[in-house]
Amino acid sequence: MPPIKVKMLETEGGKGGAKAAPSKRPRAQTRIQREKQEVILEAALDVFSREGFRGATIDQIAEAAGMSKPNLLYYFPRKEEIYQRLLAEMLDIWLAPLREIDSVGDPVPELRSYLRRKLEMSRDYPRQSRLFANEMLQGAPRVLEMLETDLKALVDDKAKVIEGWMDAGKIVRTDPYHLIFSIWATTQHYADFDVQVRAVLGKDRGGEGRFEDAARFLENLFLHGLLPKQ
Amino acid sequence: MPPIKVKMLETEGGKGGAKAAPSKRPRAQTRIQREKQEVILEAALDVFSREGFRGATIDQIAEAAGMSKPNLLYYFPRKEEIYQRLLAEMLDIWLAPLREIDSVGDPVPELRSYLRRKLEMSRDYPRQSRLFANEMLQGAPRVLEMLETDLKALVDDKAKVIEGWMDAGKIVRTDPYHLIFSIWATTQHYADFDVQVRAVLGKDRGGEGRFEDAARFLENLFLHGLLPKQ
DNA sequence: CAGAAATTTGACCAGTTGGAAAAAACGTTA
DNA sequence: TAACGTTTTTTCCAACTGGTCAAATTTCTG
Repeated sequence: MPPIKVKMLETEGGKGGAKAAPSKRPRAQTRIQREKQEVILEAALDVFSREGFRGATIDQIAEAAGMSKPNLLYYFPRKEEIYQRLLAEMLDIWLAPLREIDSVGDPVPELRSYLRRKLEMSRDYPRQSRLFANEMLQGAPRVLEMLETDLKALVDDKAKVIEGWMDAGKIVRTDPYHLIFSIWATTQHYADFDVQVRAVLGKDRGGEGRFEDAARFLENLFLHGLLPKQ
Repeated sequence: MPPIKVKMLETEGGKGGAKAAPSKRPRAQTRIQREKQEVILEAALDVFSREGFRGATIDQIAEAAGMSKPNLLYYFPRKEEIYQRLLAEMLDIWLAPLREIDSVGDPVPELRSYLRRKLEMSRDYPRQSRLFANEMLQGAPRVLEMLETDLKALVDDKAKVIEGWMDAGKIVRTDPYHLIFSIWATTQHYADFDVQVRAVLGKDRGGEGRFEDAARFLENLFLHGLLPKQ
């Protein structure tokens, strides 16, 4: 599976390399380069996911990363570059659960585990989720193309799988696209609207129980709905 | 129902009035004041809902409103003030559907119409939804307090209503809070992730049909789930 | 139409922003 | 340890930011 591509501005091969080796062969990355880049990306994820691209400043990121602005710019010469690195990384892990949906499987365990994996993502990578949400709110200027091609193709494919389950009478006939949207919406909500969820549930119900409650609820909702059988 | 309060910075009574009448009685608003303020709020909603508070600039808003920056600042002396006006207005209309859920009603029509009203909101006020989403992503710095008091109280109240339906055996026993979250998530998704929905559905399915499809799907999902009865 | 009040404009300002440049400090290895 | 490449810091800049102010213009009211 090729890594998701995000519209890239020219950056000598996109390697984000320090402007070290000026003309010859670009030498392998040093230990410090790898480490610092990691620290920077971590800090940038924090800031970008909260403030969005425009709202975030290099200074904020540099401070969060514990280094000076010019020092940060030594590793990533442009703000855009950091953002796009994060976006691309993110899209890759974010779509993994959808890719795993299997056509040969039975719908019940298959949907159940998709729900659960998406919910785990929201729990374990909430900043990535918010980064993506921020990009969506801005109209997806940097990923629109890939949404219309790669993502659409992937969803079309999985929609077919779901339709297969309907044809086999294993699940009720309904719109597979809106089903996928609903799963995305309900699971990502716990990352993107985390503050609201916490505020409404109150101090006490904020911990690990929250995750299990949500998982159980969503499983029941998607499989059985609210009305009692018969 | 008192209007939602948002943390306000001091602005001579919060009336957002032009700095006209300096000391005496503050004179009624002129026609021009009403009109221009409306234009400004419209433009600001556009920009803030896309870029978030920090990402938006007064210049952008002024240009979208077709006036100069100092002219805009004549009507709203601070950027914060515009943003908070929009937030407060928004929270009020946004929560109206939830307030309307009635304890005496039957769950089926009651939930159905709540779903539909929330979905209509996403269709008719998508920018307001994105404004709110942006505020959430930033950690709700301006509304956290009201989420923890007003909103929590309202949701607690409606959760009780839903629990009443469960006690009466009219709907399956489940977590009312997560049920409410799910309705918020699924309906608001169509406003907040509009670009993605459009991209995945393709050019053809972008129109008015989309809304009806979503409404029908969600109704079925929430009432019956995916598994065939029996 | 005169005068007052309301509105708009242009010039300006201090602080912030993304980024460039060069020099200084550091680390590695022959 | 000298020489070289790497990393960090200092200094700087032009554009942009939110906001002020006084003067010029327009609108309203008697």
